[in-house]
Amino acid sequence: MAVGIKISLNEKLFLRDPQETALGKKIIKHSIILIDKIGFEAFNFKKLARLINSTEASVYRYFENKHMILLYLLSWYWEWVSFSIDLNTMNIEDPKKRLNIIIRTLVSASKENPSIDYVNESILHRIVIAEGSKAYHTKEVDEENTVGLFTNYKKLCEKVACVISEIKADFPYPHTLASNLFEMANNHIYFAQHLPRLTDVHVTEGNFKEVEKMLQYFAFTLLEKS
Amino acid sequence: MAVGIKISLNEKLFLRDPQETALGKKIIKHSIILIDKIGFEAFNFKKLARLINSTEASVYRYFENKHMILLYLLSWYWEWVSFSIDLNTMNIEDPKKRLNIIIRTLVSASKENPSIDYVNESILHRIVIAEGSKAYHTKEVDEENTVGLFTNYKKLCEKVACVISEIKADFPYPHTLASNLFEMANNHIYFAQHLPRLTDVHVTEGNFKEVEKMLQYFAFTLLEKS
DNA sequence: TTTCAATAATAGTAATACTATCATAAATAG
DNA sequence: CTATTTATGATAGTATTACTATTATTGAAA
Repeated sequence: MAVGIKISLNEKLFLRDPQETALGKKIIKHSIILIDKIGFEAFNFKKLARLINSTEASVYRYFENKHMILLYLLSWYWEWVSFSIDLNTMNIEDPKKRLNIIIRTLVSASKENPSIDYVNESILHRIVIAEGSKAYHTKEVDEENTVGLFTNYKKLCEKVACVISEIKADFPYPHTLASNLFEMANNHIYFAQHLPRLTDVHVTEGNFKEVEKMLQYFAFTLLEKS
Repeated sequence: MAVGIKISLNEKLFLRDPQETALGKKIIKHSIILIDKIGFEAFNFKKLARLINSTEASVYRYFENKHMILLYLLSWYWEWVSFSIDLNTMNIEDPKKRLNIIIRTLVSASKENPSIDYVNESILHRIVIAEGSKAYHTKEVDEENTVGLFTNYKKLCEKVACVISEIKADFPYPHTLASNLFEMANNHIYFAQHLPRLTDVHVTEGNFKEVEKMLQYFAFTLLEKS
């Protein structure tokens, strides 16, 4: 994947664009590392500032608060997945093959060639899995949705829903299945690692093949056999 | 449903059993109301104490922290759903009919007769939908799982997984489907209300029929047509 | 060389998440 | 029917969090 792509994100996510300055990039890079390490609840701007030898006040010039950093990172991730899907399904006509590739990309996009030096996609993927649902489970969800802070995720679901409808035009739940594939991909990796009685799949150190297989089974059983 | 049932929960969830005292019951009752009203992030023991005319220190005698109250409420809810399922599927032999009833119970257990005066199941259901996933998306998930703080949910999934296996013994993902039905039930009510582009179902003021229908479609397509 | 924008350094405030101590009221045991 | 235990209330205090404000410094652009 080309080095130097710039992921474009809603400007309401930040106060100053972190992709434009050295400090901004350091904030992104180390917030990924720190959130992964200590969890989103324990993460704060003081600890982040200490880590990058800057100050709390400086971080606050880029992001309103830590919730906005989380939204930023998740938007970045989904935009990047979307880009990977486009790349991997380019020139592929058969919508079934495209869905197959989408599922594979969903589960293991983070193991492809990294695209940007200050974003470790593999660690970011862990954040998406462990903290992703906190993005929209807040009292501010409606206002944030109105100003477009979840647009990336919704567009990605729309893209997948279109492929689903191509496979089976009369399938009654294309968006439901699309978002569910995303949610299941994350949930069952997490369950396999932490609450194994909630799943049947197993994962080991970055090997998510069983998750991929399970998602293929669910998606294609629903689309082919009904 | 009988008034006076006592839901039995893991003793590690609390410091003093809130079901045994008047203050304890007030804590449960009003934490449900307050979390629903202001959201889990803004909820704290000072506000709760003010609401029930008690003190922060008194609330801390019942629960270690607000995370434990959340785990308590969720465990209570899942235990109560489990009880409702048992009640509603009693004497029903056909596992397909049982799964049908399970799905209906899942989606609208909270609209049955209330069982306990200090728990408003309908409000509690909203908390489960909006805050449920925060229970296990923490850095402490493994230790908490080890001491049994998620047992209720896991047992409930096991129960549903068994019914799934009865319907189709060679279905390869009974636990996956079971937990996914729970997650989807909550997610798609939430999506319909806040992020409608992530779903195809519609809900209005406590009418979750479309969600139920969608879950039936997913479950039975996977189990019958594959 | 000035000047301007970004960052650092420092300080400060209100709220949060607790812990500790002591007084008092209500239940209960002897 | 006291004596004692137990639960709760009242109050205070600490460390951390989540910010905001002010001023100084530095490094790049005009």
